[in-house]
Amino acid sequence: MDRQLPDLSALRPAGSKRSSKRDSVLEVFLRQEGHVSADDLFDLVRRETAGIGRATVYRTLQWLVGAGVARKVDFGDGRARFEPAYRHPRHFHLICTRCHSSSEFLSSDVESLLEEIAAARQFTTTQATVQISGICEQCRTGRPTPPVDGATTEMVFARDALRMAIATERSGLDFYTRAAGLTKDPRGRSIFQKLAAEEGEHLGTLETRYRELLAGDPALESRPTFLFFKGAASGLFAEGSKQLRQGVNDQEALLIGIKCERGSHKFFKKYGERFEDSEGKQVFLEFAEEERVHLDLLMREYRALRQRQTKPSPRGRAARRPRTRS
Amino acid sequence: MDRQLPDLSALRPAGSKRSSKRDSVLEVFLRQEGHVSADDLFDLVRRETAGIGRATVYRTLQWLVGAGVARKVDFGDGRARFEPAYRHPRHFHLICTRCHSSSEFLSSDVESLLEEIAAARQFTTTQATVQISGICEQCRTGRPTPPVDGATTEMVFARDALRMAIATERSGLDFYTRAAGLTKDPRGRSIFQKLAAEEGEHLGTLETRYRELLAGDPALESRPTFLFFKGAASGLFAEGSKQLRQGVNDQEALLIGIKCERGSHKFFKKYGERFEDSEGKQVFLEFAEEERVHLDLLMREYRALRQRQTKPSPRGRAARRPRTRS
DNA sequence: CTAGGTGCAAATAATTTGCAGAGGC
DNA sequence: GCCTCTGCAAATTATTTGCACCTAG
Repeated sequence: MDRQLPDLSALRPAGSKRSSKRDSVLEVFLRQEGHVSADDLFDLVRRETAGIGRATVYRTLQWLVGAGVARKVDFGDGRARFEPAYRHPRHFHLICTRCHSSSEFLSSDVESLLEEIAAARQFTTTQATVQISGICEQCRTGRPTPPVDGATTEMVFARDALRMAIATERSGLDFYTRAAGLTKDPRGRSIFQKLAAEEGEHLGTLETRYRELLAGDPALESRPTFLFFKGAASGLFAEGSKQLRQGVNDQEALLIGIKCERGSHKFFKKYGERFEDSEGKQVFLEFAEEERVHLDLLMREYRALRQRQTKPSPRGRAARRPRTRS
Repeated sequence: MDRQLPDLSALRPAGSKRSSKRDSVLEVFLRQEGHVSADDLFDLVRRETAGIGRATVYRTLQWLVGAGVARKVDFGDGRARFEPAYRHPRHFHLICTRCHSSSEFLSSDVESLLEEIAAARQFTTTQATVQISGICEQCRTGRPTPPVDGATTEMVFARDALRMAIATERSGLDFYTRAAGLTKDPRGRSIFQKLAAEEGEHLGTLETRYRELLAGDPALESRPTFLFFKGAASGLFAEGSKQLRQGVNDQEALLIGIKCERGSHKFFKKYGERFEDSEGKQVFLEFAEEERVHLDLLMREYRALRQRQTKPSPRGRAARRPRTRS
């Protein structure tokens, strides 16, 4: 609950003055957890600061949206809702048409697909909206669901980022193990075995971190999924999976590994970068970095291998200096 | 352009009367291709039928939405748009914020993911909205894009349904061919070879149909993709792909085939069923049916195999009548 | 002192509603 | 003739604007 407020002076548009009214609107707004309509916020502000006009609230919200502090969401009921953007990843909504509550989710797969679709249509995306309307569990069963505050959202996001990293790692471990089992060539097999060992080690690290995160809040694990993922976890190795044959030699094994690690690194880097500063973002970027280290190792190994291959068979210019590329 | 109108008498809510005014609103509405706002429609109707009130248009649209003839879409600019639902598959939108045009797309993958997400949250979906906002190609490059009318949409949908079926078939052919190459057991291999041959044959049929469709309109092939798919085409065989090993015998091969064909059948049947009557829907349902035929064949073969396996080793009750299950 | 911020009230803009009259069954 | 539909105008709702006044820099 003790979230740091963003640096407001930096966010303030050029040539604007500070104002106690605006500050109090902002203060009340940032205290809100869910979505507020402009009018809701007006009432809330009025309750503690008398003499504030409705127009000020509207104007402040416009300013906040422009500054990226607030996000405007449209649930289609004719009134705009606003939510604090700070430390909230950009997300999608499930909207209950009966109780008008809304819960949030994220799906890296949906995001990737939408990106691809926009690219295919030569469309420059500025924003993607995904909303699922229907009846929520609470309304259907009558069972109440505990509300989530901002700090919880943050932790759930971190939890899911870790889960995604772990699933990817596991998928990698699985892939390399399978690859090692299938590969007849001893050098190719040994490459895959080494990769599997590395993935296994990193998997352990991630799992420890996951347990540590859960230790902070025992209820965390049972909270509903916020970030859905499939493609990243399993899809990143699907391409490599298709290239597996018995006759994979060390060079091919390295190339397969390079392709997988590069895909994984790129994906997590790009994905992590979309978020505001948060634990979850950290998880993604660190994971991406880890994959980059693997990738570098593989690349070095691949280059060394090519070198070794070229030397014993000096077919062309045998005088070429070793260790120099192109 | 010669689209059949839906049976309006059937759609009319109980206890409602026919009315020339309403009919003329409806008639003008159904003639529209893109999205109209209530006010746009009001103007359009006024132009040819004098003395129609704005309220009537609003009321008629409400009624049409309730009857499923129209769909209401919210582009977030404060005014609702309406589009004819008839012979238009439920779709998603790309909205250009500069020229306020909108184009449509569909993604079986996004749809599946959203379904899964809703299910994970125990949420009963009534509607899913996906909107990508940004700048369209036309606005960025100045190059005009030819508009698409309803008949074209219908054909593009059919085209993409066929493409999806073809891609799936190709993916199946690829998978079974790979499986046959990898399988050492001669009986297992022969199963996969037979499956590959069947997929190849069906692929030919689909491709012929695709060519026939294109023959009707040479420009059809170059139109932008409407239906995006990945998972169905490649994902359906991913599971089976993982189970491939050298030592797959005939029984296991059959089981893998059964799993793949069943997944494919189910997916296409369910997906086809979501659409209004159209050529595209036909393609999906026929494809599903074809997969079901394959599935049945495999199942019969599997049962026969089990039978054969049980007979030569009469471990328990050897007196059991053959050809009787359970 | 002055540019911007503010409250209030009035303006807008999309849509709905009340009501008296018209029209289908 | 009854019951629903219709047009018009007035009402409602969410949001913006005009304007005289206020306040921070």
